[in-house]
Amino acid sequence: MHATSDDRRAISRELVELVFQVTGRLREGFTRAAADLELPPAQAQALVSLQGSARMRDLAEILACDASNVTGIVDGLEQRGLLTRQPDPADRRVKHLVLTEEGERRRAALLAQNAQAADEVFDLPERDQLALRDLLKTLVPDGRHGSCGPRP
Amino acid sequence: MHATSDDRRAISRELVELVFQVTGRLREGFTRAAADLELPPAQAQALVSLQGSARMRDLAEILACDASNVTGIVDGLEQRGLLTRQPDPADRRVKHLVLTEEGERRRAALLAQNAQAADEVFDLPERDQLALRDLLKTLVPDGRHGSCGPRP
DNA sequence: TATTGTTATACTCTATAACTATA
DNA sequence: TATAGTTATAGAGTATAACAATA
Repeated sequence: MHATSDDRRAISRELVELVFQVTGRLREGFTRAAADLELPPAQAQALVSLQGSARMRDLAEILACDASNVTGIVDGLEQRGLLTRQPDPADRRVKHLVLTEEGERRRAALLAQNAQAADEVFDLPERDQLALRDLLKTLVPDGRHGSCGPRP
Repeated sequence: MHATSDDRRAISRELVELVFQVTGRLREGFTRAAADLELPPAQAQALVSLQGSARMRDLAEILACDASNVTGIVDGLEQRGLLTRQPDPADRRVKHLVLTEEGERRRAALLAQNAQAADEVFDLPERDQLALRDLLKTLVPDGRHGSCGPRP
């Protein structure tokens, strides 16, 4: 007995379903963590994406959205006192985004809560975790790692 | 040598990343398929969710959104000639959503293109597909199957 | 001329509340 | 009173185009 291509197609439908279920749980976790900190999802996403000093342009790249959106998102974070816009001494067009202490705290809280949700979702014996990781790795083109965080 | 809980946490971060990469590819496929048919994502999602005759209320349930949104989405599909609102003879409050021939064609095209994207993403030896499915199944609470399609 | 960030504007998606017509 | 669908409205999120300041 061997698998027909119909069988394989049926399995791949099932895999789509399962993978969306898992992502849905992770996304729920992120959205809840953001809501707990009273942050709109887009601001929360920007916050976890920021580290050290990034330019507006960099953030737009990271968030994979148009630069015009970043203005509003950063406005929100600035109004909440979570970051400041700092001028670049060498190029007066650019602004550097620097997290405040409170911004760093909220960022750490978001990451921690997100990590906890992930631990709950991927609560498997280590052998299975590793097997799952290796299988997923074969699906993802190399070098694309780290380009995309949890999108609410 | 045994795994510390730090190791396990590191693996679960990696799993989050991988699973979002995979979902991202699937979602891209869906969005592209919708765009090819000149449908906004929500309308495309509604279209693939419709089969036979569903009431507005049912569609809201399936899409997991408020009933008030469904009006607009269905308006769009009706204006494009992809479905009609049919009265219910027994209860004059309810309307049944019935796909037109063109609606069925577009729906089939969407499903086919979506399926092809899935086949490309999950292009593995069958043994690995089955292993992946079984691992993912252990992560997803039973009975939640089929509740959620590809969300753009 | 090209680039950084901003503003103005518009479209989509989603939610709440008030409304209608039925039941 | 309760339900099915609609309308009005509002708030995120995202996109394009035009703009000012700077390179």
